[in-house]
Amino acid sequence: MARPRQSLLTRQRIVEAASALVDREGLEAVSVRRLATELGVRGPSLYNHFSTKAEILDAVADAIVAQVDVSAFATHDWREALRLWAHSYHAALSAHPNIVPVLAHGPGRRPATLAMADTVYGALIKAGWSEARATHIGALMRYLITGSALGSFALGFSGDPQLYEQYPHLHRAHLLAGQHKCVDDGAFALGLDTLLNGLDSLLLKNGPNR
Amino acid sequence: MARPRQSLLTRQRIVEAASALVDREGLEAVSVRRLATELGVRGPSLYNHFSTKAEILDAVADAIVAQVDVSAFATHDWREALRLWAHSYHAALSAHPNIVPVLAHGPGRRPATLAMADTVYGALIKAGWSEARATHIGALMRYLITGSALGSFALGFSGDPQLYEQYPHLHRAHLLAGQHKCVDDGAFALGLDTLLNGLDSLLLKNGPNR
DNA sequence: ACCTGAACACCGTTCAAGT
DNA sequence: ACCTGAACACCGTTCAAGT
Repeated sequence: MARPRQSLLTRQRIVEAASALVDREGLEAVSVRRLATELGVRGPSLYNHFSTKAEILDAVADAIVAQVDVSAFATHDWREALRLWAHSYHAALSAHPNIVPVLAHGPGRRPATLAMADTVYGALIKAGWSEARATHIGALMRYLITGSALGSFALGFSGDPQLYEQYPHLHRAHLLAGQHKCVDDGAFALGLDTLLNGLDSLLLKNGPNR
Repeated sequence: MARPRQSLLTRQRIVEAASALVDREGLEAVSVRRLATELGVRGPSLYNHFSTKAEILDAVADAIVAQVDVSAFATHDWREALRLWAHSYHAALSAHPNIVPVLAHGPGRRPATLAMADTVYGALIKAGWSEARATHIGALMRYLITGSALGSFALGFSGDPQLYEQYPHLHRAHLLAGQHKCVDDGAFALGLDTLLNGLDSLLLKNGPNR
């Protein structure tokens, strides 16, 4: 078979297969040949639909960002909208942690990510933040959201108790892995609430035109 | 030459060469063969000193973390110590941004990173935070510090003005790259100060044993 | 003990050849 | 237009052979 009458591949089928593979086995398991095999074709076939492997992974990342709920910006004040959006973003990345390194470097040319950035920035400006502050807040949200999604804090500690013997305060660090969901989500919520409360005071103190 | 009387390589020489290569050309440029060439040997020689490439990169990451200044925990109250430490950590990673993906997943088995975690956690406990809260605060700091170091927020936006034409609020996003240092450092400082202020109120409100 | 060449099982990507 | 095999220039890692 050289060319079937109906194309075997579409961009969408490739993105779905890549997304599933990333979720199932991690970013490192994704090779062009491997992905092609899962789709029933040979490696080079994918280059008829995407020009590089990076472009495929970008599309996977953007599909996940597209699921983030930004509707709160139309219905709530900036503070509550930011909180709801951040939790939705956090949840989307928690469901697909392996893709995070791909989107951690910014929106690039990914349309859904650019649209989300546009909505968030627009809402902050409308709320009275200066351009500089709105940019800072956008950056801060990305730091917190991708920083927390990039890898569990709790799972970053080995479960091997021996490892911590020489560290006086870490003698219970090996237990962190067992509670990682609680630790990581608690830290994220604490950080988000603390930040939003502090920013709110800042805006009130300096007036709506700061 | 099969074996010189004096070993050509040491772990330290390898780590220094790897660190310089990471800084100069990025993580992706580091291959075992490439690194060996820079050291005047062949690829397999490195396996006499490290058992995997990942172990070499771990050593590079730990050498950078070892430069972070934790002395403030001995001389300042928890809030100011955390602030000074976070800025030192941030500065160390800003000087070596390409290595950040290696350390973003936690301390693992890297001794300098574990020692740093031990110091920070111990200081928080001593300040009166509960174990759960101290863990949350440690996680939060990691989220902010690695999240901001992983990639510039400003540089995540392309410098191509055309890209933003269809996004009503991003029409000046192409200018971000030119101010990236100011944008990124400003966002980090704003986030850190806001967090520490908020956490301080929380500790005062709930008493020293919370 | 430590460096070497050869080898293994992979990579991303290109391209002429097929239909 | 789109899939293919063959090829190119790479990977990380192993291992027997050398001194």
